[in-house]
Amino acid sequence: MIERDGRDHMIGQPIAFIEVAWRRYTKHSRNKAQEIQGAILPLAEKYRWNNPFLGVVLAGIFTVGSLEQLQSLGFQILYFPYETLVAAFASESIDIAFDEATGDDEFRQVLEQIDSSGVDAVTRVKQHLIAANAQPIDEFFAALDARLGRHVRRVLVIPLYGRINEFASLDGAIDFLDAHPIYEGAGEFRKYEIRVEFSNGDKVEASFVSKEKAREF
DNA sequence: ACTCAGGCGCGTGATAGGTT
DNA sequence: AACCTATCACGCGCCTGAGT
Repeated sequence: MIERDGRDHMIGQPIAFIEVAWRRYTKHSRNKAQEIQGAILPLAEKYRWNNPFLGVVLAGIFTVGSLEQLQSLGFQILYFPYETLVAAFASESIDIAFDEATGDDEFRQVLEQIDSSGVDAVTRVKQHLIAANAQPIDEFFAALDARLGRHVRRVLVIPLYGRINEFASLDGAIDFLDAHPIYEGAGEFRKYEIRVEFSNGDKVEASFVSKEKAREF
């Protein structure tokens, strides 16, 4: 989570939620997408007036469907494909490719190789990985920057008065609009409509019946 | 035969809380 | 301070089923 005005002893305003996950095989990639969705969307809903940035950093293997699912829910995705990870380690002669048949001994040897490879080698692996995924990384951080750099442009508060007119069909509603004189005179107070507009064009809208709820928002 | 997806449950590591 | 225990998140192994 990235927050604004946070302190060591105090949680600030959450403005970005970014989840990280790894999958080696497709078989649970969609599961994972749904877990992320289940973990983050309730938080996004709770802090909806901040309109937080939703991001996922994924690595390994994910099906197109699971990536699309997250995208369509508004997540910005940074995805490191499995091949680019294998290639990054291969550049230091470390073979991290494994599957369900890889023996524990072979696995352990590779882990020991990584552990003993030194800071410089790890840095080179990191650079290789970054270079291989430069474009998606740039896009992800550009999207994040755009959201973090955003500020409130204006706030609209619209008190609504009047009768509520209810119709069983669209036709009825359209007939009413055609005949409506616009100005009805003072009616009963209904609610406050609040709209917050941000510098990047984002909008958050909400309506409240009570002044206290509106103030809370 | 193959891919994708979902259910169940395991081992691991981190953490919190209690006990000695 | 050291130790123990319970709990949780996580990735994945194994299994099954749907669709092609």
